Amino acid sequence: MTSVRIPADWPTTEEQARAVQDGLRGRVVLDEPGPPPGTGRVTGVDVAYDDERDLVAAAAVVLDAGSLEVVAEATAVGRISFPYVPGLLAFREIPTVLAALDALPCPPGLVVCDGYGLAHPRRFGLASHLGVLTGLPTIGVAKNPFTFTFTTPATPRGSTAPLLAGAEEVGLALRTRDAVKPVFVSVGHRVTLADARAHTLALTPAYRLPETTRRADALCRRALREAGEARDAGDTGA
DNA sequence: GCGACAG
DNA sequence: ATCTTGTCGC
Repeated sequence: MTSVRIPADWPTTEEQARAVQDGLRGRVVLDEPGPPPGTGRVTGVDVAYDDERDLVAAAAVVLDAGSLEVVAEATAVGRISFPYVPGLLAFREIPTVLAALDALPCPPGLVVCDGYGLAHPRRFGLASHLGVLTGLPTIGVAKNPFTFTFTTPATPRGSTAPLLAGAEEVGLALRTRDAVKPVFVSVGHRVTLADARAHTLALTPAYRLPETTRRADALCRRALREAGEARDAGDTGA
């Protein structure tokens, strides 16, 4: 339903990967309003790893943006194809994420990623990369500030503080719960930062993290566990 | 050179 | 990401 081939020039080395980011960065669209928060569908994607078995599992969970009810979900399992390198997370996660999105029975709508978009050493993080490859509107919601700096937002839910790369504002530290550690929101593709903030708040009625990432996280972990068990049981899949 | 570093 | 028990509190 979101069939996108992995580009033929998918990198093998860190140097190639950085070159790919520099080459695609210009394709990010930052001046579109994106889908109205609270309407349509919102999809969470996440990935889990089993280094021992060289397994990676991705999940995509589609929610109704208004009710936050699960509309559809899909998973994909593969082999780990790229190491974790700060700044190059997309190359580790995107292949399997694309497979999971492709397995969905319906369009994803806005995609919420675990990690960053614009807030990235070369301004082209996972959320931006996934957006450019699929054409879908994307945002990134990360759990920690990575290399960026911020001042503590006020206590109430909804409070923000700029997320800074030096003097450049690359995203927001956003409180999604009163007095609870903030999350870090950045634009991915075809969504404004103000809307990324609104979407994140609409997705956090009860917990610090968006329902999309909570659902996707639980699902990819389960898919990983089941894939590992199947392998241990001698399941060749044939 | 050293340390830090989304997941 | 992942390894991991109990524990304090709403």
